[in-house]
Amino acid sequence: MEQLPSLDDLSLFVDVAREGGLAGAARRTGATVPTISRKMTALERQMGRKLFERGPRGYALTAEGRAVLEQLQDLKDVQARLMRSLGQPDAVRVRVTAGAWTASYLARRLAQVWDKDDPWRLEFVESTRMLDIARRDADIGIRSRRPDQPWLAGRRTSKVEFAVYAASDDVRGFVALSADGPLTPSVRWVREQHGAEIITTACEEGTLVDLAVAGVGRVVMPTFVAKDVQGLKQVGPIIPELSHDEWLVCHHEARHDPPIRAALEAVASLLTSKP
Amino acid sequence: MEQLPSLDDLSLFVDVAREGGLAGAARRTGATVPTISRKMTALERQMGRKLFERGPRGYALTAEGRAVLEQLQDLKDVQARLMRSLGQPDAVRVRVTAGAWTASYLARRLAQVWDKDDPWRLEFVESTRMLDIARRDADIGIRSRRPDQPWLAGRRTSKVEFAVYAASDDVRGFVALSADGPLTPSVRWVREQHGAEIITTACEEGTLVDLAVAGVGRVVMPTFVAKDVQGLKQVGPIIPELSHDEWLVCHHEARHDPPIRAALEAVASLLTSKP
DNA sequence: GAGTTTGATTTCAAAAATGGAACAATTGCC
DNA sequence: GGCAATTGTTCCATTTTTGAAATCAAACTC
Repeated sequence: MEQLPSLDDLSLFVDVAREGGLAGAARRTGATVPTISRKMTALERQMGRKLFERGPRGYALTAEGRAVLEQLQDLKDVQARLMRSLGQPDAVRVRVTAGAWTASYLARRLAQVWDKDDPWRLEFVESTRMLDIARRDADIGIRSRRPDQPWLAGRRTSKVEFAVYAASDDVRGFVALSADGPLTPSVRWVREQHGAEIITTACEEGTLVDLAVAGVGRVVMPTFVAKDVQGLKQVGPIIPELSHDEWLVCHHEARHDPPIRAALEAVASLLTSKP
Repeated sequence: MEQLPSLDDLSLFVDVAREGGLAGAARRTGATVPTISRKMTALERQMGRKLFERGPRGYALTAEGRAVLEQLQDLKDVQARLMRSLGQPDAVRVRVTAGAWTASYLARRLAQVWDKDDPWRLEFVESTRMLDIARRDADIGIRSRRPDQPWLAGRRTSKVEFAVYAASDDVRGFVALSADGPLTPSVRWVREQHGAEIITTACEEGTLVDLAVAGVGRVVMPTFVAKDVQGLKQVGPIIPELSHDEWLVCHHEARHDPPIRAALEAVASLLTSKP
């Protein structure tokens, strides 16, 4: 047997074996008896094995046929499972890549725009790993610049502004992201302006916030995120160098993909309504 | 989707998705690009879902397509496994139903006629459970009478004779099968002739032999089995009432099934050469 | 910016698969 | 023993599927 017989023919073989004949298999599958007859003889020819004993009361498996049937058990299992699952497929997963700050903001508010019965589901993917929307590694991206690639569609959502926050006015020193990670503008700004005052570093934004709340140091973070954090107060002005627009980006063609479109609208509504 | 799409089409869908386009899938599967193109549009129509985004560089999955692809992962696994396993299928298992005595005898001598590279393998199935060769529950049966059903083919192998054995001449009493099991002629004979002398009972013939070797009692068993047992000597004459012919039986059509035929010959050669 | 490459669709004739009807073989039933 | 019922196969006309060639479209290349 140089190559695998058609999966459909193998599946049909199982039906014939289980029904004990062509007539039963025909009733079950909807194909006609002559068709199945020809398919089974062709299958035997292709596999070079006699699979059935033809008797006047139907088909009986040969010893070889029984051995083959055993191998095909899973095939029918998979088929049955697909039958059920393809009917109502899992909610489509729309992958969104966003910085940790924005991801956190989205995650907190997602319930406002998403219901568990919606036909899509957000899936946050690391934006540190360089992900390419053009290559469809992610469906939706949140970036700080208008995309210049022509095949990406972008829309502005709102302005992002950074300020310094701390548990109280008298906290000195800063907590900052470690320099191993991606050097975003805000990371660079802290190191340039207050490099000497950095008390401790962390590798995740969430940890940074926890440290700041605990009074370990001041933290530079976006205003729209800080609003959600209990126990932090703004202790400095908006940092003009770090202010930028925020762009919602997706592949040009993906915009016409209904689930992606729905997710895009939901994310956009959250981000543009940012105070 | 009222009914499951063809497994072959689903498999093809996975190929297209993995290759990222029709051209790649065509190279992989051997079908031509137009064919695959038509099949994929038909699949989308049947499933009522847009699975791909057609771009000038090939096909890209939609979010829905990705969800479907995930569901189909196993399908390809099964297909790959079948590819390997159907090539060299397991050795065919020929099911033989025999009484415990004969099964034991066959098992001991099987190596004389069977090699692990043979394309068939004997599988002993309980003969206590009523198995019907006509219904193909077993392929080969060993019986004590010529079969009277016309669709069973039988051949005589040799005469089976019973006698009383014991560890030594001075062992008194008998060990016998318990009366719960099937009442074979030899079981009935012991209970009728020596019912009062039964020391202990067992439910398996093997245990019975062990008991007899240990000197617990005498045992009624076939001469051809007793020859294999170290430590037992014949302590009585052949019991004429229990002598009978032994018949090798199989379904008439199964005789033409090469592996069954081979097994049949092997078993027959063992049984007819019985001393 | 014209030409080449890559990838998909459409067209059309040939090949293959299909289903109905006729036929054959056997079982089961009076 | 004959008749109806069940099960498969063969034959043939029809439908469907297929592949080669032509066409189209976008994207690289020089």
